[in-house]
Amino acid sequence: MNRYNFKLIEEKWQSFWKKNKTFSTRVDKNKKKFYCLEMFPYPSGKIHMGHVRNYTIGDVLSRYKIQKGFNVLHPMGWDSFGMPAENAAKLNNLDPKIWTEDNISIMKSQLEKLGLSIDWDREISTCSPAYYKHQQKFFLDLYDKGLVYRKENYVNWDPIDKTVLANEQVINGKGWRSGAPVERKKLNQWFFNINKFADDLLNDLKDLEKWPAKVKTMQRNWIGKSFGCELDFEIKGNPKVTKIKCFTTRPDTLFGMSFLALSIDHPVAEFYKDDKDFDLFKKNCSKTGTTEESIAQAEKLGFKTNLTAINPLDKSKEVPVYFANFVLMDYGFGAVFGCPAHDQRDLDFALKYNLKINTVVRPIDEDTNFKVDKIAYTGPGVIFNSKFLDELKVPEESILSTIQILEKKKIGKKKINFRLKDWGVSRQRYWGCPIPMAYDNNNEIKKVPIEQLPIKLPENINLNVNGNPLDHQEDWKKIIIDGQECNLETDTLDTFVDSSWYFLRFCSPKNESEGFNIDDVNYWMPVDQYIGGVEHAILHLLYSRFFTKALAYQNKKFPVSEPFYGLFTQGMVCHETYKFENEWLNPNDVISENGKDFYLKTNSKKKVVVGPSESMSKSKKNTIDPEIMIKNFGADSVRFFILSDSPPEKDVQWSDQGMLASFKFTQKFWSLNVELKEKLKKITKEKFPQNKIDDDMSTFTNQIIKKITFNLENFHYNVLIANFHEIYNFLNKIKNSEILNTENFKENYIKILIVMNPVLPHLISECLADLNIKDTSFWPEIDEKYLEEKSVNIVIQINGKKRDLINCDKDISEDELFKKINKNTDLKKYFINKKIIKKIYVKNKIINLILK
RNA sequence: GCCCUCGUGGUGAAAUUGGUAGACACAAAGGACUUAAAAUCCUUGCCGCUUGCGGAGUGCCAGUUCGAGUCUGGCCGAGGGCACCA
Repeated sequence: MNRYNFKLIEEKWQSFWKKNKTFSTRVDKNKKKFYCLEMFPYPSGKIHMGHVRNYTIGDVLSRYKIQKGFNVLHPMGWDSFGMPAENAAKLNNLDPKIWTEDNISIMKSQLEKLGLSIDWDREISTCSPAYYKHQQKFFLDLYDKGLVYRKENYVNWDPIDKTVLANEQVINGKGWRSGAPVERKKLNQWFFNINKFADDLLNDLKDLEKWPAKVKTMQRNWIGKSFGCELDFEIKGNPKVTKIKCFTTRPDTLFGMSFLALSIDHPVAEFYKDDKDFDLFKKNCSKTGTTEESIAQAEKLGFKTNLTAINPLDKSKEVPVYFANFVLMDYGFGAVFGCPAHDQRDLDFALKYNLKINTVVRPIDEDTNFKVDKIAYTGPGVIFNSKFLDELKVPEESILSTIQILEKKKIGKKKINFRLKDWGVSRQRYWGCPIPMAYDNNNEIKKVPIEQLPIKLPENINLNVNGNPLDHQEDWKKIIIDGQECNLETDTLDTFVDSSWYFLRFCSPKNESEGFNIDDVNYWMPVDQYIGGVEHAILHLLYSRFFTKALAYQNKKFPVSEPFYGLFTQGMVCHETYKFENEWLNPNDVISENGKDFYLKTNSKKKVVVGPSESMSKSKKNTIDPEIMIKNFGADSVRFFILSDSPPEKDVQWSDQGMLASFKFTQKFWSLNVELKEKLKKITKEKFPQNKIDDDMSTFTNQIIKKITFNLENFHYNVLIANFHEIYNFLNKIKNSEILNTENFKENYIKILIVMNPVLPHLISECLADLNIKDTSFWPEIDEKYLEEKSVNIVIQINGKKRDLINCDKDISEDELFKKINKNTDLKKYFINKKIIKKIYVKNKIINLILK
């Protein structure tokens, strides 16, 4: 039998697509566009199974849309700035650029072997000056619009490496490389004013109908809009401090106030900087744990000041002012009033420092004796013990009414606060996009003029220095602006900036004068389907949404407000983990006969500990190399397997048996095709009269096309694979019947091959070429006539239980069906001594008889 | 602590709107073909009574309905997100 030589055939089609530029796209206003984008990879070295899954999902969709007649944009590029390159370069004493470019060429060839329908003419790389030149222009554009500013902010500072660490590089309060305790240090940093768009970013979520609800919820929580008011407290005890401003969502509990708490970073702390006790207190605060969880559960700590605050609604009441470890400086005003009865944190604090607990809200079914002691009451009810606020309903009346009273008295005003923080984009790193800013002799900020862009990174420099390598580049730092000598900014941009507009660049990847051409963007944007991991649910997706809005801000020609119309988040690829004597082992190094017990490959008597299946990662060594799989089984089989076992939005288990089964499928489908092809050669031109089996073929074909279309449209790719098995099983069953001699069979067979093409493009292209079909870019129409079934199986239920299945003509009447039931001998026993009291008949589906 | 999602055979999973639960596959067992093996094909969800048939059955408990994997309420379990956000 003719064995399927995947290597030969896959290479043949890949070079055919490359030579013919099959997937090159151009703006064509006569065609409907479809922009399919997968999150572009970081060029870390080699592709992993996660990439294979991500890009296979996108490729199936792209090919399907091409066949449906869309003008499809399906580009690929490289998110090529970032720390791994810098770290690898330091370690091996080479240039990050070379390391990155080598990786890109390896990964590109790997992706090409997967047979992806990518327009490689649009390939971009964020580390190339041709790309980041435009990013620098956008930075200046945003600066001109007032969306970029510079301010002092705390950073995680590693005192040994003398460098700033990202939050995720701080492990248990220590630097991930040096192990030194991380310090908080104030640095001048560049910020994007993302808060300016907080409301838009929140409100526009409701238009993103094709986004997973989960991602939208996560973004909503992250933005964290809350409604309340700001109010001023008069302060006694220090003539220099007369007022402290607080934000609250519960002004209605003001009569329950028993203290005022400030963040240790609050400006008032200035007056205590020489106080040794306060210093000790600050140190205690920073000591209480480092993980976020332990911070949240940490004991409440306070430092009592000599200040008192006056309750603005009852000036006869004075309360103590504390510094407290649970008050955050970067939310609200870094100061809160404490109402222990109706806030658990305040209650914990009050119990520790023996402060009053004034209950001012009672549940509706409690009387005025209601009193809070150990658990704060935060539910609905009515206000009491609050003079003129008494009897207001909580929360629907009380909050707004109180705000109105405060506004009238000019003590406070309505205020909306966001949890979202402005985006700090400064990184004290070499391998990133230089910020096009400079400082003159007076340290005044100077923009680098557009004509002087790009500011290119210096090459071949020494990276093994303390701090930011760019700081040491004295020659590079010097720049003349307007005839004045200035020093360049040495911070580079967060790499999330690079990925915040790459989808726009793909529309005009070669344009030298602009980041993108407005006509191109108007045609291609928004991305119709964006596909990637859920780990980017917040940062990357929120930043991209912000950046798009920021570019559109004050720019009437740029009408895009949301970059991604549809979003799909795929699950991870998992594999069991193996350990021997506390060392992780790669699946290649273990062996098993029954799939349960595993042994060392080098010593089959040493048993290996099998751990739970987890996301593939280098650190746990539970990875499967896609390149080896493609080499052993072919790209089509790998594509087929990666889609087969689980719905794409869920995690999938890698399974060697599954991979093998997919390989067998492509092999046996090919063999079947060879058999069928021989028979199809014998077809005479004239059409045979339609017979029963001929009709079966038409019915099957149209039904399966309908299912496949539905499953493609809805990302039910695992069910799609099941449909492929159904196709094989059906064709294999009828392959020896006489219908193979009909033209009708051939027409249907071609339709079936065509709808399998998006998943198995090499195999199917070859099968179709054998039948002289060269152009695969069409999608068969469904002939509804074959979907109408002439007979149906009707379920017979008695008292709600299925008792039989009766085959009837379609649209049989209830009376006729009932006659059939009466004739049925199997059902007779159920009717003995029983009366039918009710019949429910759902046409062509089911009849339920209620007997008594 | 708050928010979200999900619980279906030995396993991964199907089941557009409430209407045949377990499609399709993996594994295991049995069988066919074969001198034998490989490959291929067929049968098997569970519990009863040796065919056939009956019973229970989609995490647990209730409810709505002629009818619930699907809808409602409560509970249990798993996973994810946020985490002192005033």
